[in-house]
Amino acid sequence: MKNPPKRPNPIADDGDEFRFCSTCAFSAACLESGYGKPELRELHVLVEHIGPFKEGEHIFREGDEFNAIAAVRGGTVKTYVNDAEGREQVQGFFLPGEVIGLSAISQGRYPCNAVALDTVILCNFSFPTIAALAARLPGLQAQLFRLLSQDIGKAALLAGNYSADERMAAFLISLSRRYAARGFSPTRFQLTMTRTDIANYLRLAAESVSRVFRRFQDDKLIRVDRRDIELLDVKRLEVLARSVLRE
Amino acid sequence: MKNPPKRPNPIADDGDEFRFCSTCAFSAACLESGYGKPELRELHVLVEHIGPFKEGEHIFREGDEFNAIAAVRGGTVKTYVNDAEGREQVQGFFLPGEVIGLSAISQGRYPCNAVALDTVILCNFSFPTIAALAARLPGLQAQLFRLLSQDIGKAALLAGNYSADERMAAFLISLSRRYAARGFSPTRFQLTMTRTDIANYLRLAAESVSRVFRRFQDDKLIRVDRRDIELLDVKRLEVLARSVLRE
DNA sequence: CGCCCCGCTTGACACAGGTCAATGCGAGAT
DNA sequence: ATCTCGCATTGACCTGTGTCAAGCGGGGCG
Repeated sequence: MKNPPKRPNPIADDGDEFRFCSTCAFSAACLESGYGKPELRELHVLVEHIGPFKEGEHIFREGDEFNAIAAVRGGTVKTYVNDAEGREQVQGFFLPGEVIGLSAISQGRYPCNAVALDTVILCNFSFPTIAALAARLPGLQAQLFRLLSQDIGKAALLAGNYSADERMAAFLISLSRRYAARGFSPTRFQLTMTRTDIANYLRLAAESVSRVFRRFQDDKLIRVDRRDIELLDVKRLEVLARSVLRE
Repeated sequence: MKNPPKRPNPIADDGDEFRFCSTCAFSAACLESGYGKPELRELHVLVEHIGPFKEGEHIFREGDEFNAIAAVRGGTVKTYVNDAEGREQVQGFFLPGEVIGLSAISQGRYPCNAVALDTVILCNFSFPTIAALAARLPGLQAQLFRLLSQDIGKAALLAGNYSADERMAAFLISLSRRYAARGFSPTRFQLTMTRTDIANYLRLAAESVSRVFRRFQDDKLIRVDRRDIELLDVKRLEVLARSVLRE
């Protein structure tokens, strides 16, 4: 089984003036409230590309001071906390175009750790300035509310007491759709996280993740080899994921 | 076992001018950003007391148009959705002083149902006007962000794969603290929800809720008779809840 | 007053998934 | 090439909790 060809990120787009990163979800807000308006130039010059972070390198840690929202430009970020027994609870995986650090808005400090799963590049937006700007741009304020709300919705994926199969199917369908939204293949991609990461995210044992993968493969739902995965029967996966994704 | 004496809500405070409801969490924001400023009068006149809703009466339903944030002034509200199999998934219980409907901010429609568990009175805040006002009052905007963020945190309680005991302990400690914050006894209160409601919230079977109550009572952690509950050993309950509440 | 219904409790049993242990295997280091 | 380490797989077993079924009791209504 060969890896799918690596393709350049079709949305990220570096060299344009103002160092404006069109990957970022915020760009949508900017465009909505009128791309090109003079005020928006202020936002553009705030954008700062940081990284690359190497695999395993931390982007921020729990308790760090929060001063910027970041959009993932390339790579995958995992956020997690350690519970009282020291076990890692993965809160989410963030693909290119997705925004991390929103949940820190209220406290002023990050409530979780963020670590790079591969080579990661970010766009940073200074938060104080964004907040001030949001006061003047209703579209941006609405977009901030929307992003925060989405975070709440995502947490619900983990809330229900679903079976291992349902959780895994929902996880795969979610990845598929998010990759598709960024122009990648929705049926074949690399899992950038370990089995243990997936297990910690889905609240399963790593062994269970392995077993579900095997069962799904025996049932011709997927084909998986190490980190390379292909969704063979998206329809049936969606049926399995239906109750988790609430459709 | 007698019911604890009913005391008047020590925070709710009706008859003052502008129909301003000091129970509401928003009042905190108003006060922060300067109670008495001329702009705030606009907020005050927006407040509308609605209800009472009778036990079992719906406040809003999934898909209803969202136009107002509501703070609970009296009674308890349960929010829930029905999953693909038609089972009720309780998302939260809202006590006096807490805010419902925030998660609807982004979509313009409520993503869940809200029902009164006893006699409920609400304070309504027209959302469009609040949002417009938030643009001018940084304190209010920050408070909105804060409340939204809190919602994310609360969802995390349900996320981890905790044991029935841990979930129940965390639930009781949470209720205790929230009642305490509003001036009620933290060790003795009425459960306004059924065992089934608790089960649907904690993602357990109703029978398990019953069994955990019994075990906790045998261990002298609580004393419970129908809806009347007394926390006998808060310390040990907190130890049990520790990993869930992440302290 | 007595009926019924619904919420609650209790017991017996089954099974999904966790835990423990052993092994496989690929990638990077030497 | 070989060693080694960490991730992954597989099997055997066990336990927590769901499910099913039966029974209890209080409150509302006729």
